[in-house]
Amino acid sequence: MSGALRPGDRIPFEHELMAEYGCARMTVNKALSALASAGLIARQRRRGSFVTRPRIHMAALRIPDIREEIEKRGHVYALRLVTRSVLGADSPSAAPLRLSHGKLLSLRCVHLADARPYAVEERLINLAAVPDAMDADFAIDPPGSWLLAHVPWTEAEHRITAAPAGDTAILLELDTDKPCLVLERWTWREAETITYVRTIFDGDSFDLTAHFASQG
Amino acid sequence: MSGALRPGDRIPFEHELMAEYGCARMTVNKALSALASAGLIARQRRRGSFVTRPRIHMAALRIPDIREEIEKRGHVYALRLVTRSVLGADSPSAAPLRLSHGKLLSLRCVHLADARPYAVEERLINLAAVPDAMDADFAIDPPGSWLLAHVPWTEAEHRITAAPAGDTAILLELDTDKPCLVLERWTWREAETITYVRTIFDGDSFDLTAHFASQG
DNA sequence: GAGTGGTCTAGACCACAAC
DNA sequence: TTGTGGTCTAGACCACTCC
Repeated sequence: MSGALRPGDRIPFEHELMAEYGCARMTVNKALSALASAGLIARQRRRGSFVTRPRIHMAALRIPDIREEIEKRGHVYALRLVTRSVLGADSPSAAPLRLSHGKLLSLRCVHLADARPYAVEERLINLAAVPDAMDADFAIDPPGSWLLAHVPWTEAEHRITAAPAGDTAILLELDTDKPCLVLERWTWREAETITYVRTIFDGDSFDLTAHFASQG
Repeated sequence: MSGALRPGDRIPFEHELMAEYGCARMTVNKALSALASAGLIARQRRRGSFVTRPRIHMAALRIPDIREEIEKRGHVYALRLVTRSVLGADSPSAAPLRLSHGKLLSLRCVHLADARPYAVEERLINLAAVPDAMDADFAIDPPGSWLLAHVPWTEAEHRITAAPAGDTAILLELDTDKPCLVLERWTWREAETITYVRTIFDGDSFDLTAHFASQG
């Protein structure tokens, strides 16, 4: 959680943790099993236990990584940065991040599949939490992928709505009243807000799926 | 899973299961702890462990029980049954249920909040899996609540899209091109399909939220 | 006071994958 | 062959809650 262990790092073997914390192996095992079932570590016989790469979608709701999704379907992914600006927390367009003070980076970009617009992303990044974002080149890595790789998150919240394309219609090459699926996400690390993102998809060409099983 | 234990039933105490299966208490405890963390049972000191009432929304994605949602906001809930018919599996409108043969019950109803339309529900119920549905009075219990109470489910899948109101516009009292959020759900019990439901909400007055935490 | 779940210990055997 | 995780046993103490 603290970020001291990075994705891919090996955590100590069970017998090492037994010695370190002076407890029985069953106790260590239960703790690690809980971390594994929560998806925080992956365990492999004979090799050890490793910190997993954090993923937003987790078990139930499959929130896609847009680049991954597009490339998996065999299309060429590209990102077009439309605007990039630094705002104060009191700016009206900074409101969704819900910060009382400080500066934030505002991005607006278009995800392209085979050079055709796929989704519009409007993002706010809290620069107090992620100062490195100022120097990041978001033309190479999409902002979402860059953030996932650089900043560990502990909590995320999504909101899904339907709305007309509105002022994103030109970027998506749609009619202004075309129904679109709007996915908003807030991400926190402990108590600190990291980022807010609003992604707008054409309702005809995109859906979200979620799978539940009573067990497992 | 089999339905032999109904919601609210007490399952045997740990020491009884030890005797029944001839294993150590830790083994029983791990099994019951897993069931509890999966939300299938609730455990209480001194009282025992009880089968929980199944809920569709589970931990992450909050899929609302519409009646509950409306009443929680202090509105009067009502249901209007628009159509009710029995179809063959080969009927075009039965296609979403993906059955190869048999009969199914088709329902279309409007959920009302303070007598104003809130959502349109289009539902297909597999009568081979749920014969009792023929005799149910869906004017009292909404179909979703009735099914949850009568049929245990083991798997559910959701699909969320955005679409124009279309032919539900009249029922929802909206323009035909008004963006709506469409929630589709398939529910299974083991390999058998129980029901398919498509719920259409006004995009302006409804959203779905999902919360994730890395831990817990 | 009694009985439940919550949790821990110390030791054991097994399966599997790397060497 | 070796060392890891996976899983089990038998026994123990504690906290909480109902009686």
